[in-house]
Amino acid sequence: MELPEVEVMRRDLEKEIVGKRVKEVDVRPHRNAMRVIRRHARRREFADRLAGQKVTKVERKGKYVLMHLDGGDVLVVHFGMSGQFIRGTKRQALQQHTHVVIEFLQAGNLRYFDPRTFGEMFVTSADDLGNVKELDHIAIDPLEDNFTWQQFSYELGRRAAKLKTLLMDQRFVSGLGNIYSDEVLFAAGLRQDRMSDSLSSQEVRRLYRSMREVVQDAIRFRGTTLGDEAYVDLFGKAGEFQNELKVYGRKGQACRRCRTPIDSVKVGGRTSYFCPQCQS
DNA sequence: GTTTAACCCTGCACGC
DNA sequence: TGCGTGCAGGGTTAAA
Repeated sequence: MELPEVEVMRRDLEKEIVGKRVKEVDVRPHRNAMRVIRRHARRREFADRLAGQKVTKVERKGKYVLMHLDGGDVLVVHFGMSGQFIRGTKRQALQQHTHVVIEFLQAGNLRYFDPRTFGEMFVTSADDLGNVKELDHIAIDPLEDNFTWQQFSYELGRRAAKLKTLLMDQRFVSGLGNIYSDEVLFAAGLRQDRMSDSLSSQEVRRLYRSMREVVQDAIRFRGTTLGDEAYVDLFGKAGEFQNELKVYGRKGQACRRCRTPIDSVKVGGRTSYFCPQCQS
């Protein structure tokens, strides 16, 4: 799940659970459930700490969701690649790979399920949020107001790395993963292996603009739901952006712009899709 | 400083 | 049909 999906989830959560009070938390009794709350030594410690607190707001930082609670704690969630929340009720059976169920006083619950358990969640106090190393390293994201092209240009020039690698580096710019970094590079007309310090100022501006446009478009389409990713929103509904993808997953298919077959290469261990004609 | 590979995990597509 | 293999992905970590 990348920025657009996380942001859609954040907006859904904001509507659905702000103002609700946690009744009880069930960390399921299988091994992978403990993997999800891996920072906590015991199920009880995690569950008891959340119980009784009311959700006051839901924030996003990069690909992390932060649920603020009125007891002074924050539930921090990262979805990894296959994690997500689904809204449910107590009567509905839990689907496979459900690891945590948060029951609310006001009826209805929130299920966290994650087949590959690359995601995680943990509780920390709001005061200690600044000491969470991973969050501290999260760079600005393309949607933030103070994400300016001047600053972006300066940071690009300071590094000597392939564009694909930098766009996916959460310390450089947050929110982009494998799908959207490829889509951004196509929109900007730049190859994934171009070095960051080789761009003209016109190319920098194109890249900057593409980041914002692609991310905003993807949110408007409520995210990308691809076959085995099977991302759906809080209410189980699929996104629509997979129909808008220009290069990701389209190897061998004709480029939507110039009809040249889309190609792919490995960059930093990840498959990167691109149009050999449109990107240079 | 940057790059590569391995690791965590499950599900699915593939070839035999 | 059924099995093994490889790949997918986000992020961290160790080694090159």
